[in-house]
Amino acid sequence: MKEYSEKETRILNAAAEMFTSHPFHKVLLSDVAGAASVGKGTLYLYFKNKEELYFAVIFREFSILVEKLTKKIKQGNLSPVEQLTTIIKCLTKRLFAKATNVELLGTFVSCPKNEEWQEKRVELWTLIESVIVQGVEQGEFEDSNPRLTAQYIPGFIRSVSLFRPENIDCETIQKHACEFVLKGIKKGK
Amino acid sequence: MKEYSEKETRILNAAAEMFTSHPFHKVLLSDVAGAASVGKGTLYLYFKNKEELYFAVIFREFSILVEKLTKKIKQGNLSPVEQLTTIIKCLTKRLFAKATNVELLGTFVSCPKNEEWQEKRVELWTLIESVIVQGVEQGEFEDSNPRLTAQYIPGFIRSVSLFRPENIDCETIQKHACEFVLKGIKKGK
Amino acid sequence: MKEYSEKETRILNAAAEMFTSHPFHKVLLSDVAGAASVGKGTLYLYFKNKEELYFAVIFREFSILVEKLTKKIKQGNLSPVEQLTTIIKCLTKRLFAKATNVELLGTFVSCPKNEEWQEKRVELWTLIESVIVQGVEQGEFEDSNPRLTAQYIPGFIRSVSLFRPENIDCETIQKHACEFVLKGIKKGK
Amino acid sequence: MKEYSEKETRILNAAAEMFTSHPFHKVLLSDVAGAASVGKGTLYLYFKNKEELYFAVIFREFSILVEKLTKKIKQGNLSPVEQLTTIIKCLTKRLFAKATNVELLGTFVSCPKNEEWQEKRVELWTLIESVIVQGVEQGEFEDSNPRLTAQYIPGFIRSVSLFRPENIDCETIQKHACEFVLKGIKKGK
DNA sequence: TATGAATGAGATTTCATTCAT
DNA sequence: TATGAATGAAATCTCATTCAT
Repeated sequence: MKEYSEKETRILNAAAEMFTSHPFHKVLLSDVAGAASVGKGTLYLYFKNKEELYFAVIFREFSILVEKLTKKIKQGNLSPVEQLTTIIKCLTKRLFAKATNVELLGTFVSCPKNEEWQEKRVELWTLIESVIVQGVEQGEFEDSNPRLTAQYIPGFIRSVSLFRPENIDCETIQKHACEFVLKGIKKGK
Repeated sequence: MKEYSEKETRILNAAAEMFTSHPFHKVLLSDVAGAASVGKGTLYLYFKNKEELYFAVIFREFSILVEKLTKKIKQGNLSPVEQLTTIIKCLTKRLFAKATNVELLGTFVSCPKNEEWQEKRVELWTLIESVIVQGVEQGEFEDSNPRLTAQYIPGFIRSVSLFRPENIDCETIQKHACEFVLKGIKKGK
Repeated sequence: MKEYSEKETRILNAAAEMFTSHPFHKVLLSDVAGAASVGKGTLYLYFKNKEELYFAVIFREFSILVEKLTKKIKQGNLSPVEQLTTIIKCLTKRLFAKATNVELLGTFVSCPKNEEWQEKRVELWTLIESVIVQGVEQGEFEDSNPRLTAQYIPGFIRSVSLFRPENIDCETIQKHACEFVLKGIKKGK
Repeated sequence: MKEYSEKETRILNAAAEMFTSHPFHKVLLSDVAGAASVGKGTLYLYFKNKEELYFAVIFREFSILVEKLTKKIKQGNLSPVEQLTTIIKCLTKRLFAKATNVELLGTFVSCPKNEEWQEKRVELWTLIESVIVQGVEQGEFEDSNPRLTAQYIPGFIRSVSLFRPENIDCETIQKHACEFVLKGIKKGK
């Protein structure tokens, strides 16, 4: 897990706040600097440019999520169904809480950080895939392409969190999403 | 269906081309004007500013898709399973083809056009939902919350199209997605 | 006296309205056209460009004033004191009424119309000068440079009309200005 | 007296140069920036926009004039006649030298700076008025409305400087203007 | 003659980035 | 390291003018 200095953390927090509530081009670095209580020039000591800062934000958010999930899955002694349930609930909770997290998973700019982030995304997919594969091996799941399914999951949770029906609560989504996925891959008799 | 003049169409085509291959702030209106073979000022005759043009592009792309789907579903005499299959295949094909269509379904900026677009999104969800509900009524599907499922579908297709595994082809995704969804909501014995 | 067609008059009226209440660069030709109920292109049938229209406005306003004054002076059988009083009162009344007539007599752009207008200005000065000279010849006035005095008069009336003390009325200014000027040039014993 | 930083002064000097020789809409901020040897963006660090810069220029020019005059009048131990003579000569000299200073004292745009400038204008009028009142009190002048007279003076000097007869020199105007004003308000026997 | 959609040069302005301190 | 004034390239947008109808 990447370590961040205190100042770097302040900047990333401020930037996360802005980038998750405004599109890239509406976020001003002077505002980020102000919110982080650092000088505008200081941003450039820690991040090469606006784009790198943007990806650093997403990367950190994503890393925290992936790390937490990985820990839960690897450490617990859970069945594939339980593991998948954990993942879906955890993702839903997170994205539901940060639904304004608009750009997250959104834009596509070529930039070194972007690749770093792509790796994290792959890490998440691979985690989910491994759970499905394990379930298949244990005869609980059947799936002709677990990697695709692994990609579906964060994708639809993001979507439903972002544009959620009015008055729906997180638990309802969690429950429904688990049922849907588990039914979608459970081994037929 | 909104009508567009010939010039408006040229502008929207050019803008779609640019916005789907570059992030918002990298798209220059002068380039759009050039690509549409109109003067820069002409853009402002048809669209109040860059943001409105951006949303007009997304809105039109989305409208075309929704209209096409609606027509297919409403006109054909298809079973719920066939209808859902049609929707998933169609969405997948479209998003797979425009995978660079980054912002599509993505960004969230308050702007009048945005609300117009939100309505289109709702239109799509409602269409899918109605197919599921019909399937439930006919005893083919079971789903405790068809609206959520309806939202999952474009969400995960977008995601898997955007960040698709290397060397995968559209048909594979179409087939797998259909199986996954149909299994996820098919009526148990 | 220059003749204006009906349409030209409509345009000049509309332009006068705008130019006398806004600075040159804030006046949009589209607004002028709209106010005159003609197409934007029509303006260009009557006036070469914005600057010419601007000067045509000033020129017409000024011409009307000068012509009226000249008629009064030339036709009446007035003493020099009465003539000067008439001129001052007339100028004051006019400028007092159009005090927002900001640019009038103000800006300085080289343009053929400008020279035409300069001639009108000279016409006014010459008229006033001739009255003073006449007064000098009749032993009522003394003035080492009647032309300068002739220029002072519209200048200070413009200024006091434009930035007039609050609550002052036109008659007070008229009376005071007449006294001031007449005393300033009356023949000492 | 308002203080200006070195850079602000450079900008104001450059802007004064441009605005006094060209009408507002012909002055390019890029030229101003170039002439001041600063970046275009730097202008916006010191002045909110073109209009504010414009008024800042006029305001400074005017302030300098008013301050100089005030100092001369207040410090010198001069009779009212001498004071008035000083004012008229000084104003004439100044406006004669900057006769291209077209807009000076001219335009009328609502803008915060404009009010600031109006105050300066009032300051000048009040100064002149006080000299006249003093002369009246000392039995040298008589004037039924010294404030009006005070407003006449800069007004007619501006006008005669702006549109001066050919080949006239400053001294001639100064001398004539003094005679005219002094005679216009001198106490009759 | 009359129009107003179209134009595009060029205006104002922004803001990521630099750099002297 | 930290700063933020300064920068200026480049963005958006305006509007006088043209011209096909």
